[in-house]
Amino acid sequence: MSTQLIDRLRAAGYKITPPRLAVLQVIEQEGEHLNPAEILTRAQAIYPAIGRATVYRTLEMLTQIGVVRPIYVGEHGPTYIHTEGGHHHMVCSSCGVVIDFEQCIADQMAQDLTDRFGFQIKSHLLEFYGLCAQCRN
Amino acid sequence: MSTQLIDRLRAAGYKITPPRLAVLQVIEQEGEHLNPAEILTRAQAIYPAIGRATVYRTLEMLTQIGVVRPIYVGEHGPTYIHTEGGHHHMVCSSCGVVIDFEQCIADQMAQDLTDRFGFQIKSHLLEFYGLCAQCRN
DNA sequence: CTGATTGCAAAAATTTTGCAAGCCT
DNA sequence: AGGCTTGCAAAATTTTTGCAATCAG
Repeated sequence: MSTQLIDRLRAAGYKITPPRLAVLQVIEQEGEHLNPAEILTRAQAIYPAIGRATVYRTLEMLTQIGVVRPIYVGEHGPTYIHTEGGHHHMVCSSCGVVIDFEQCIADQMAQDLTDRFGFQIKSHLLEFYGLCAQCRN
Repeated sequence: MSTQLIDRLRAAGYKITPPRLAVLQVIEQEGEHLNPAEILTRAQAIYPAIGRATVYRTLEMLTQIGVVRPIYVGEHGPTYIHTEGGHHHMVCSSCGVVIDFEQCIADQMAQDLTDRFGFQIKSHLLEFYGLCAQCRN
């Protein structure tokens, strides 16, 4: 479990508690596209006493300080991703499959945007929408 | 009201009805970051008899055929955007402000991704997360 | 005509809130 | 010790569903 994340919580003035550590651990382990219900289930495997509300409160807090970020890929509710280093994927609008890929040129835009808008960029999400190879026929 | 959108519905085998036209008109007019409740309200101004459920059903249908797309910018529920031509904005993780900008290099990546994955790209969403000029102090 | 579509209201699912008890620092 | 955090259960909100009536083609 990365000390870095814990330090970020502490730096932001939050207390380090077992429920929060459980959520963080879930996010860190398999932080791709998990919805609140899934996060609750997995966090309960680590710390059984954790309740629904705490998961929501923790996710909101983590979103606030930029550790995670909700995205919406067409399923029912939101899912959360670990923001580290940006995220890029393609979503098939026919079958809903999500394909991650590396190599993203978004970072090259960051400096430019900072210069133009004074906006300090921490992470990004780049989603392409279209048809996957399977669904193109 | 663009005939093009209507043609897309027709081509996909959907019937053209007043409730659907009302939603389309709302999307087309101010299709930026509207949530289902807002869309309902505005659609009711055009076609008063429209119900909640129809808005949800229509949005799902429009998502299916790629006219709109749900995104999640940190507010409570999802909001919908018109997919035409891609979308790019910055979201401040402190105050939540959303700043749109033009000039996006994502289109340049599209061909490359198509070549590598056989994925046919129709639109994209590029979101940057960070701190706006106001919140940087 | 005929099946897709709609509005309504009820049901389901998801998220938020109030509060006393408990824990981190 | 003091205040942030928590879990619980209830409340609020959001989304989905069933169905008879209606409408588009």
